[in-house]
Amino acid sequence: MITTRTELSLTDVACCAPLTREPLSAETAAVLAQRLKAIADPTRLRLLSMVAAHEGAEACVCDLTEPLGLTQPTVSHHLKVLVDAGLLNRDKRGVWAYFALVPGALDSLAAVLVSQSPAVPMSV
Amino acid sequence: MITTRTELSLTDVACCAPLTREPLSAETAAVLAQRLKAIADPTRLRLLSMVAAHEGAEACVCDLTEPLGLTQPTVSHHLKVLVDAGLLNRDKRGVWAYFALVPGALDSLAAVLVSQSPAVPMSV
DNA sequence: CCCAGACATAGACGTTTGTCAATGTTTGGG
DNA sequence: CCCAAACATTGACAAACGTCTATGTCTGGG
Repeated sequence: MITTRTELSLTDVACCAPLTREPLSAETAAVLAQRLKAIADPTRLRLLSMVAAHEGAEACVCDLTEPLGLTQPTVSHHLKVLVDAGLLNRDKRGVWAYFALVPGALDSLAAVLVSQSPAVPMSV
Repeated sequence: MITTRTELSLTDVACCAPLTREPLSAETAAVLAQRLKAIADPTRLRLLSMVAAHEGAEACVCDLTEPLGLTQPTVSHHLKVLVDAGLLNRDKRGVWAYFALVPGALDSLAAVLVSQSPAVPMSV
């Protein structure tokens, strides 16, 4: 029950294989699809934007449950998906768990989709 | 030339609501998630790249079935998803159906994910 | 006029996914 | 030392999804 990260890192995919340049291998496509699946959900998109827009650019579960109208376990589940996908960082301080965007993660995901590869990629 | 699209156009979402700026509404998140779901599949990612990389930047179903190792109905199904999402154009010429990328569609999808809204998007 | 080929559609089936209720785990305070 | 609060985990269930087989639809050629 390892919710492991993928073998291929995101930068491996992002910096070398623009989607429209050449046919994707089955493996590369699988890695990319797994990343995109993490984003391709209304609740998780809202979570990402709520965390980013929250004061201090971080938020705990209790901040997110009520505005979404979902139960705490459901919110925790989605947050775990986003953390496993490398999009959110989890920082436990005391009883609270604070989540924040991983800098550049969304940008490098987006970089795979654009036609021309970015001149200076995000060297985080 | 309108293929059944979602109510909110992509540009509506892309140009005005960067993901990290403010919390997404449930409606906006649903529209965005639907678009991303179309991409968040290994087969469809490979289809997009194969179409883009094919000579003439277009391909028919018969070009795509064998390299994917999937049946023709399955490939047709995925292509329909991509057309409905506004990512592929379908052009039937004679017995063949040729698919090509909708110019700028992937780019505007990617634009929603990046932190800063694109001032002048393309001209590097 | 009919046949073959390219593609779409319909139906079926196993797998994955999003959600919840119930329960476990950890932390700080009295 | 134990309780309450915040969060994670488990198990269950309906809905959505990806794939297949079978069949329908359209086009060009003989």
